[in-house]
Amino acid sequence: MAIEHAVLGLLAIEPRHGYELAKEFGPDTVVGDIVHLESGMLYAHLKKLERRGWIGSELEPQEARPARKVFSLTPDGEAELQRWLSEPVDKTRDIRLEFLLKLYLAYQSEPERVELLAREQQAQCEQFIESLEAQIGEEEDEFRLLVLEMRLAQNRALAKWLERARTIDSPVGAGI
Amino acid sequence: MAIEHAVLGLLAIEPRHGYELAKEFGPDTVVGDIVHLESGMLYAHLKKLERRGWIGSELEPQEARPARKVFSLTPDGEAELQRWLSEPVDKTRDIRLEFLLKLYLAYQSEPERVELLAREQQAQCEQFIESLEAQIGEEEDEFRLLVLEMRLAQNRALAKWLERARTIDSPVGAGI
DNA sequence: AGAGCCATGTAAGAGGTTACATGATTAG
DNA sequence: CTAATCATGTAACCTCTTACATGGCTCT
Repeated sequence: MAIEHAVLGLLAIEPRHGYELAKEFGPDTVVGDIVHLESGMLYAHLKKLERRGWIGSELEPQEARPARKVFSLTPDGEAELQRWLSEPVDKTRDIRLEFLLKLYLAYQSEPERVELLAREQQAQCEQFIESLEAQIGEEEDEFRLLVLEMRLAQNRALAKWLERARTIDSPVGAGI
Repeated sequence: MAIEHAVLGLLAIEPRHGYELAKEFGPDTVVGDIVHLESGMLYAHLKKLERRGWIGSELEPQEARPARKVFSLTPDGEAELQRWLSEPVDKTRDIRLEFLLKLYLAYQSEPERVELLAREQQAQCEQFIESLEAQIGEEEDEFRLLVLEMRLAQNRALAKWLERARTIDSPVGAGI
């Protein structure tokens, strides 16, 4: 699930407690603009990730406030994050959410990885474009043709955008 | 829910029983290529639509086979279908499913309506493009800019496709 | 005899959405 | 004093996915 991997990705940048993570998914944030997540669901996801052994938690007591539960990646969680990050999404519609999340997380923690990510996704996209062109050549029904043409137009636009995404600069403050 | 409206739309073309509808959503069909629906869920949707009073059913007994339950639109169902058909979808991602369903149903039962449907959706799309362009002008964060540019590219491709969709011919056999 | 079609469904589970629950602290 | 912030969650509900249940008929 993309949201849970996004949680892993944020915890990979630095360990955080639930409330801090919730803000990262809130309004007026990059992640929150890509995918919306209510705080209630976030806590449920954190519980699930902990059960799976991908994250661990440590209680950080405070005076006069509930203790913070600070989550961090386990080695298994790190491995899972790397596995997820390195595979392109296979459906076009997943580019809007899942791929953008991957790209953002890579951009934040390993900017040099962005180019590879975008290049691989672009390759996937162009392969799909070829298959669509082949289908269009054979299609006789007019409505089906229209549907295929929509998909083609969408994927061509995405491929072109991915070409541009490959050249994005490192975030300010990430250093070189 | 788009799927339920698609069921209404198919029943508007002609009354059918569940099994026939299921085939309409099956593999190698126009509707099935747009949205997938397992037969189990279809029966659940039919039950729900009947509870809401949008469709009614009549048992058609057969020799040596379970009786067919033939569904047809009620006046309320007809009104609901017209309401749904006449409003453009407001999120870009809904064009791939919900708008294509509207377009197909109009194409099948009222081909002269297709042009209006596509034109209104195109207007909606172009309005969104303008808003994106304005946001892009003000955005300073590089990653957010990239996200906005993706949305812009997608919507421009869709607007262009919608322009072409307006001119689709009536289906063969639908008469003049 | 076995596969697949006709025709109806139910059941279990996963996941999301929305709202509520708790309770103290700080800012206006 | 009131509202927002901090910080954790739970509960009810809805929807989709996947699989199963039933049982006779037709085609090869």
